[in-house]
Amino acid sequence: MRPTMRDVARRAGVSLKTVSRVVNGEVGVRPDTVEKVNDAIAALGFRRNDIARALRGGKRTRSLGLVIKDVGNPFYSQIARGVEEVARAHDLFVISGCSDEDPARERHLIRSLCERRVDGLLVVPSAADHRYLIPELKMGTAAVFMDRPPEEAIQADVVLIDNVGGARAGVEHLIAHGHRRIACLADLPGIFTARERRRGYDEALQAHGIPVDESLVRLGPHDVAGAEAATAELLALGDPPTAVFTGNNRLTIGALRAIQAAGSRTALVGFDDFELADMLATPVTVVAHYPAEMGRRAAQLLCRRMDGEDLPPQRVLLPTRLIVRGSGESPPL
Amino acid sequence: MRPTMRDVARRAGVSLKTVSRVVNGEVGVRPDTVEKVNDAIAALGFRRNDIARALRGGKRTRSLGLVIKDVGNPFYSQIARGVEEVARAHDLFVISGCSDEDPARERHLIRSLCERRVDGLLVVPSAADHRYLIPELKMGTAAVFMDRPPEEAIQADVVLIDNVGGARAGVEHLIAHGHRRIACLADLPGIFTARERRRGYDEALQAHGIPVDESLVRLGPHDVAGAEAATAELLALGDPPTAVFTGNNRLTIGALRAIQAAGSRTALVGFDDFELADMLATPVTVVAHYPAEMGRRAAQLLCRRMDGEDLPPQRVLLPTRLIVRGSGESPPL
DNA sequence: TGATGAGATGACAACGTTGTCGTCTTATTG
DNA sequence: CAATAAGACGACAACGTTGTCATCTCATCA
Repeated sequence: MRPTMRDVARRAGVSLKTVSRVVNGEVGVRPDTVEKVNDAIAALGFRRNDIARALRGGKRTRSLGLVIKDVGNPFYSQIARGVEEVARAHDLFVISGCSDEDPARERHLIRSLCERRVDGLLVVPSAADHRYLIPELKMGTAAVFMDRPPEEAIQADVVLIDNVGGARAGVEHLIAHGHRRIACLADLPGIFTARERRRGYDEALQAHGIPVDESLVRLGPHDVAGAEAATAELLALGDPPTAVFTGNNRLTIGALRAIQAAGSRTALVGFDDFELADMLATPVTVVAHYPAEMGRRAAQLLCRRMDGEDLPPQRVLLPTRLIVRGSGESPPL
Repeated sequence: MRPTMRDVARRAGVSLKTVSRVVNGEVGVRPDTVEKVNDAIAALGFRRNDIARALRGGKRTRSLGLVIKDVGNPFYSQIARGVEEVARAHDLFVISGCSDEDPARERHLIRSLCERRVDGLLVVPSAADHRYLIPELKMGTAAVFMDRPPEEAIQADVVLIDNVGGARAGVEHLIAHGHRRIACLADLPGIFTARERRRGYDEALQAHGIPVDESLVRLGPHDVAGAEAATAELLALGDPPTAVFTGNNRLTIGALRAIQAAGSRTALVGFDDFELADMLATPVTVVAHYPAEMGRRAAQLLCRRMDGEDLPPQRVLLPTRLIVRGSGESPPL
């Protein structure tokens, strides 16, 4: 098996503790002793066991747990990337798991991560109820939530996108270009971000004295095909909308398909930027946000908590940016 | 701090070992004792410490290390996804790190992961020289490489995409549509996959008796802008190519931009599928492959190694698939 | 009734490291 | 030259768990 400090000590003819001192670069070891020990380390291929180290030492495992829906999804992998950057700067490892939107799995993951004694937890919550986390938080595991807030009862930091403000800005952009009949494709109303973006849509209309016409609002389409069908339906209305606001990039793509298929010039602004949005037949105007930044901010907050800082629970709202590319600027017919 | 089994034992009025038995669901504990212990566990919010468990127990940490270039990049995040699936099935955690193509960082990561005593290592190598890994492998850390093979000297499993075969199939598709002057945009020749795909291009031409015209081959463009410039240059030749084969999706997008800008009808087949390839003004014919599958296969191999299976080093080649969408089927002018 | 054995439980060591403290050697000082 | 201090190093315990083995309590049976 792997050699231990004891093996190194034996080979170097010194005590276990002296090996420990050399390995950790502590002062107070004679240079020739250091050399003897280093030779033995090299000869045996010794690697310090961080497991034992974490157990004995101050009980920091220098790791943090990341629970997201799916690393394979660009949104979450960008978050992971942001987290990784901060973790690296703090010399922490990231242990990640995918919940696949399954509350039971999320709970299992968090529990397992706590058993591993991660120093902190970063969670994009999918479960509705997070009270099971309260004991863990009480026990001192720091936690920060991302993208969606947890249960009311949970006292923890949250980093969110400014969904309402971003959606509002996107719809106001359409209004500024003369649109009054603006459709809205929102995702399932059970989804926090879908609700918030829909709220931004309502606010924009109200702010400009345009009544919300519920026949132009479609809650529910959840994938490209659903959005395509819903948009086709809208375009086939007797008095069709002149513009569409879509609540996420899947819906944007579906709407785009329907608009292209209908040969229509309906304007479109979508929430979420996506790769190649500028390369499409009609470049798409979007409300962009920065998931990597969300990961970074959340990880930074977590690190402050882990360092024992004791501020009240923070709620960070990350700004969005409207990227004008063409699809959102065509005037109403 | 967090309660230990000792604390639970004290509260339940039993011995430490009995708590251990209950926590691990061992047989031979009276039901009423089990209940007492479980009550104490619930009251104290006890969580077994997996760090201590790993140290004492058979020295399995039930974790594996994943070293990739960048989780934020869809190719790698798909790999990570595949790995995660297999890890989950084996009740393992994934500890991942990004090398950012920096050999020093890669080495540091691998070293740190070994110090954490991960049970196995999955690596997309960026360093040229991996001999530093030999001691770790000798010490029994299983390792599987992905996407690019390691140093000759390393005896380890590798899972690769069939780069040569895929590129060859893509170029043969163009030949089958009547093209003879086919340009090739390859990435930097220092990159393994770029070399291999270029080789597939050569093989396809040779197999059909078409001499390789080096003036149509561009090694070096590494990003969208570079590919766009290189393609523009090719299209401006006195005798321009009638088709282009691109070695990865960044190059495909760059070439596409140049072709669109020039208003040309040059045919295009690209290696790597990408989201929305079917939504572009000209849907792009691609040689697709499946990074998640690569992650899965590699992780499966690793698990077999970790279970002590002792086969000779494996070399798995994953098939590609040509997806016909339009850009690769226009005839030569 | 005493031997037998099964079942339940506990004492103790060990995993590999680091913190504490003690010991020994050597240089410094009055 | 003796006293002292500083420097180098080692012995030992502890971190929280599990494996090994010993002990104790009963019910069973000859």
